[in-house]
Amino acid sequence: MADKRKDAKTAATPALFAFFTEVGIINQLASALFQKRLPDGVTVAQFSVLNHLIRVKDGQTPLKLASAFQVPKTSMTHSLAELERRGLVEMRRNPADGRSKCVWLTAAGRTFRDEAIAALGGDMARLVEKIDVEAVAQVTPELAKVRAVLDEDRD
Amino acid sequence: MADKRKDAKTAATPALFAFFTEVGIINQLASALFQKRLPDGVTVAQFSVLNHLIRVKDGQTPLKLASAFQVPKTSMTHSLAELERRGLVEMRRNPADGRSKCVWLTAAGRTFRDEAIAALGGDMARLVEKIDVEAVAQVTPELAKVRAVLDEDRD
DNA sequence: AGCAATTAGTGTGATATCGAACTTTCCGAA
DNA sequence: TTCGGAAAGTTCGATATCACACTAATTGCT
Repeated sequence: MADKRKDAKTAATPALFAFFTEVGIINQLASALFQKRLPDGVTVAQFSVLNHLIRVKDGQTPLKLASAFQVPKTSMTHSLAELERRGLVEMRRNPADGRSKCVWLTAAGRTFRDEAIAALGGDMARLVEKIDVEAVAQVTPELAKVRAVLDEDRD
Repeated sequence: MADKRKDAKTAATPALFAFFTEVGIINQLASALFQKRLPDGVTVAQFSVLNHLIRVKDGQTPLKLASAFQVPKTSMTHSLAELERRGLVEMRRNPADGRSKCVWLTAAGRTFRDEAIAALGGDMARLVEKIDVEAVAQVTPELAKVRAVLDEDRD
């Protein structure tokens, strides 16, 4: 175990752990902040799905979405059912596979997402006062890299 | 609205939003990874409490912990009850306030935390292969700054 | 001291999340 | 073609989380 590379690796673990700890706390605090601004009983998870459909693309299958969020398909079923109940997404048959469905955004869904983000405007403005946004913008690509690795790493 | 500073602020919002999005995804993926390694029915939330008690200090009140995690006190009551049931923490009377209690780590609690982290060793080693740990270590202080701002920002 | 207002923690009911089992549909090999 | 296995989605039961209401203890005001 005097291998230099192995030593470097074990030494690196606490750094990774500290990184994930910070990420976890930031997520907790940011989620709580978001949740306060979302209307009625809309969950951050539900909003995230909506946001994902816009950021990436809609027309995806529930399973694809479940996989994207690393969430069991049963959870996604529930979230999508709620979004559909609110008329924010539309579930259509998948023309390519009878077992499957496709999730499409409705106009209301897009509007809802935009308004939700707008509702965060006040918080964002307040945070921009205190956060070094330029530094944050610089670290974001590094976060994206880590995200990509984690995304690739799972089964 | 031609104020230059205001314009800079509104322009900064999407950058912040992108940052929080990445943080959210990383947290989701990392939590799922953690969860798989934790024994039986121990929750990431419960482990986080344990970890916090070690990282910061134990002997804190449940309300203080709830506040630290930005979580309702009822949730903390539940988590602590489970940790106590497993003998990982000890609830003692608060000598300074009869309404209150103090949460103390047990030896088993410290051991459990160390073992849980050790159980992540394999995953960490695998990730270290693919992640630029040095870059991650460099961005961590910036994350800590953001965390501190969010932490300060809430009521 | 005495009482109103506040605070710490808990019990209860509702929703979110998730694992296991089930239904329907698809696919590939004989 | 047909049948066995795999895959997509749902249903069901269990646990986590949280808002609301309650109890007990403290604090502050007079």
